[in-house]
Amino acid sequence: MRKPNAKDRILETAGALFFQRGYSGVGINEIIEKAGTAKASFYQYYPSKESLCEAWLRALHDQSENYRRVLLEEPGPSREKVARYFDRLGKFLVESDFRGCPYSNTGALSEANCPGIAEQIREHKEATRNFFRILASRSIDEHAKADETGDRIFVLYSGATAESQNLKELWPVTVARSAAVDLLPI
Amino acid sequence: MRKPNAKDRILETAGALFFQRGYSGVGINEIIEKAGTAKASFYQYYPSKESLCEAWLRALHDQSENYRRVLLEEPGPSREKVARYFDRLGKFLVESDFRGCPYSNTGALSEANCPGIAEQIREHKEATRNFFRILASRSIDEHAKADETGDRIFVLYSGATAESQNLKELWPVTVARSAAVDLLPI
DNA sequence: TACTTTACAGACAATTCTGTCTGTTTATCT
DNA sequence: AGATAAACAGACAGAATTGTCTGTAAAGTA
Repeated sequence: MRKPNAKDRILETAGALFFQRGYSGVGINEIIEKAGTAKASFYQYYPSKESLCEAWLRALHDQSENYRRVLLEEPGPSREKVARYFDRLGKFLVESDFRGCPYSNTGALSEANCPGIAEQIREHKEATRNFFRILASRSIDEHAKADETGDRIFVLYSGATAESQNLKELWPVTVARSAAVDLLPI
Repeated sequence: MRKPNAKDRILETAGALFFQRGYSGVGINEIIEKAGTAKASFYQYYPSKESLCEAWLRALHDQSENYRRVLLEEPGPSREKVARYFDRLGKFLVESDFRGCPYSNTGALSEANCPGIAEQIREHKEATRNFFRILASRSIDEHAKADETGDRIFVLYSGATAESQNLKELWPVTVARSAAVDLLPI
């Protein structure tokens, strides 16, 4: 039974709540109550709720970047890696009851016009886009064509996430997966 | 200088505000103030804020359904119609400063678990999906293949909307447009 | 032992939110 | 003119929000 310090406990608790009910749907009082900390401790580590949101998105970004890096370093054709990335998305959405993309969900809020949060969203999205471009460039020689293909897969990935959330069904992911794989040569 | 009744004025004002800043970012007090009505008038026509949201989404849905119906009835190949539909999306996003899809934005909120709102979202998304399936079926003979293609275009459309919003850039729409057109035979 | 850091407990202020309520004014119709 | 419906004005309740503030307890460290 480990008991991390207050700062980490707050981040983990808030992360779970933000993801489940959205940034604007969770209050600080609930976060500190579930994290078992005092409000003074909260404001010692996070000067505002927005800064906590930034820290949450940054942590998520680090995790996903790590997975993409590992996937890129593994051997195997790009087609298979793209397929695996979509499979992972499907698993994630099912397990999280189709809560969708935390970045898109946060960006849909008017509070997200805070520059720090907006920058986190942009950074993550551009990183994901770049990931697909790299995978495409390994299968496609022509530079412009590879970039275009990577962008197409990126849009498919985003649409799959969004519509799975809206419809609470998995089929958008499987459809997007097939479409993405078809974009890459054998 | 027309002056519609209070009910319509509320719906129009709320619609513009909801779209601009999101359902949770706008309060009733602001709506009635900008609409120039009294709070009592508001609650005479809309028993709750949620019911107003439903009415807003329903009105949006009727408008978009109407456009799709007209587009389907016009002559011309499916490829061109799909291309026009994406062009219209791009124009809409640019003019609205990349506020994205009102349905997806509302669905990202925890308040959207209200059954009425959730049903509106589902209905609209299924209608859009069906629209692309119809267009695909006119270009593709095989039934299953046409449905699959329509679904792929639907996912592309959704991803274009979402990422244009996240990145505040138009390229996801143009990329998705090309990808969608390529899915249909000449 | 004395000091410092970390965290807890919780009152409080200042807003903001939805929704209810009382009462007044204006317009329309007979 | 008189009756009826629609809309206005705005106070109020009750709850929830973020953020500040005071004080206390427990732990490690010199």
